[in-house]
Amino acid sequence: MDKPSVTSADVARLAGVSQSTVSRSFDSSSRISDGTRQKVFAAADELGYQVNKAAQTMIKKRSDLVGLVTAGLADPFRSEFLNSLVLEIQNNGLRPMVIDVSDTHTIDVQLQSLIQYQLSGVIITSGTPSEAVAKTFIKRGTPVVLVNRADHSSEADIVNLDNEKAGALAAEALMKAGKRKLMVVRSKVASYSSVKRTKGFLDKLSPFVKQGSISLEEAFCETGNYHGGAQFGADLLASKHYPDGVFFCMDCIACGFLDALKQSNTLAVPTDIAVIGCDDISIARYQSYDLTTVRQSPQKMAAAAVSALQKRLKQPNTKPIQQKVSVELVFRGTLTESNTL
Amino acid sequence: MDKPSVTSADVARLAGVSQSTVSRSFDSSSRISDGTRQKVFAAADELGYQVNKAAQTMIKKRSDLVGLVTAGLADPFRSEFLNSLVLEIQNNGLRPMVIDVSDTHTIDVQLQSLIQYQLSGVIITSGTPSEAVAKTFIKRGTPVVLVNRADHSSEADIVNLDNEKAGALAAEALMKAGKRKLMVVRSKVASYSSVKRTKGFLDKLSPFVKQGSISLEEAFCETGNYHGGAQFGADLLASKHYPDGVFFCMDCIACGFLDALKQSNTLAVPTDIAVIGCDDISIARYQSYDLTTVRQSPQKMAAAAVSALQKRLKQPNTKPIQQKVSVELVFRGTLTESNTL
DNA sequence: TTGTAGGCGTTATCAT
DNA sequence: ATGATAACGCCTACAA
Repeated sequence: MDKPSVTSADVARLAGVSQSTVSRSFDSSSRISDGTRQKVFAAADELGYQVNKAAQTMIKKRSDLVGLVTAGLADPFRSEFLNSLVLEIQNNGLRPMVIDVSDTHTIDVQLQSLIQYQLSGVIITSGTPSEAVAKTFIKRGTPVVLVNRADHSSEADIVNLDNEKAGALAAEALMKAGKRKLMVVRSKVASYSSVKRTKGFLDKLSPFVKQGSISLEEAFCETGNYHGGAQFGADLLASKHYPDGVFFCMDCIACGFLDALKQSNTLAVPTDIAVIGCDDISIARYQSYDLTTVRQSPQKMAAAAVSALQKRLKQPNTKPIQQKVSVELVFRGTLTESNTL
Repeated sequence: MDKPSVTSADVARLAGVSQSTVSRSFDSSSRISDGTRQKVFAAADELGYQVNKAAQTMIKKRSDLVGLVTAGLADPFRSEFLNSLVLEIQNNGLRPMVIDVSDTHTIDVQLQSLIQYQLSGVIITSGTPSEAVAKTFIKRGTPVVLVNRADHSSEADIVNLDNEKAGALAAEALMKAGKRKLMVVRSKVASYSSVKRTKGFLDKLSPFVKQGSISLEEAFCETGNYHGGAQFGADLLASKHYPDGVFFCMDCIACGFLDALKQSNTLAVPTDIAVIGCDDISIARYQSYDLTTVRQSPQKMAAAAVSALQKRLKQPNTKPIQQKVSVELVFRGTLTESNTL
């Protein structure tokens, strides 16, 4: 059943040229006479020839694979982001290989083994590799791009959302709406993004807290998803100690919280309590939530990550680039713009 | 900056053995004396040696990459399914390469180009390749697994959800609940799954329709997502011609529909109108929707797809396998089990 | 512009 | 059990 695959030598024979001419015909930067190239393409078409990437990789010491390191793909924002990354990688003539590191303590071992693939780069969206492992790649000439992982690293390029700005925008909007008993909520398990968003929120408000014009509380939910938010909401209602404005570091948590409120019917949104989320996942637009949120663009994040990777491939020795992607506040039902006027 | 990568020859030199011994040491099926293997591993560790997959692929004529063909990854069910597939592939010692074919009319060209990668297999979850292209792979010894694409194909292995059973279960439940004016809704753009689910629903009910004991209507929404469902709901309410039980071929459409109902407050769920979805995406469990639905297990689907692929790799010449994965009805708020007693 | 020839790092075959 | 050697298919000097 196994048909021997057709090689450039086969094409060469049929086209009546040398094997190297065939090879060159498929390299757009090689100068080949028009006639020859035509002949070669015709022969290649006839035989159904496709370049063997493995052989190509051996010579060039680089495959066209990009490692996409993530912990799961089903989380709402994550799936949107990975979707954008896959498209962006594909549009750059590269191929995404997905590596799931949900088992986060094995990340270094898993990354090490990626050396086998002569990757064109690694984009890390979950987990943080040790400096040593990151260096292994960079020394080999394999770009490493960290997305929302840290502020600076000795060697890797970095793309971060403007997380602090996100927190600050939420804080501002709640202030303008006249809310005075504020709260910021993130998952107990700290992520870089959540910590930064929280910090942005707190920093923006700290002068007012000092003045005593507002009260401010930092709170945590058990898990960074819908159910964590729902649980958090139920607990808060039970405590009978309510804020009048809350910023959630992730939309999905905010949605869970809103559902908890809805069920108890104790507090009206946004009059009694305003809610702001972060990310603008598609669920935030659902009528049941209609969540005011700080939007980030997965497309912009993906484009920034891939372009950082490409730049590094072209100029391996320039110093690491650190980039911040902008955010914007989107008003919906859980804090309307008119509230803030 | 580019450090020359360490090869098995380097390891051999350090370990004081031949290069082939190093190669064999990393092949568990090769018999090597314990002492030698220890030496080799020690040397490999010291140098940070990793097998070069490109070279390996050249010889074996097969990489450990599995092509995962999909149209987008952000749709709720799709992201859960791909998540399971990625994990399953990884746990089988393979690597997932994602190919986005949102641009569905280019699928044949895109698939052809995958020949370049000497894949261990291709799992197609979106789009349907032409017979000719599928054959190209299979002739090469590259397994092709179609997931929810068709009933039979000349050569490829097939994994389908038991889509008809899904429709039938929904129909039964609505009948038992005493609903008599039934409707089934799917996206205007037909997908294999939706068509089969609809068929299962209609077939189950057709005897009763003939008897005249129930009325049954087939309807379509513009898009196969939340917004399609919301739009559909608004239109239905405007028409003032209401069914008392509806089966949606996808959960996300059902959620949009429920939100439209909620907004108008005309019909109570499930008393005036019962709603059943399909897939059991995580949103179906959200309190705002609490959707009764026909559950499918992405894990089971993924396991079936990958195991079909593995079997085919081991036994290339057995005839195509076709497999159906079971479904189960999950009662929640939009049609409670007590309704059906 | 085109052809010739060497080598990329591995596995597999054949000796030993 | 281990070592030597020949592929695998391509790219890239170098030569013509």
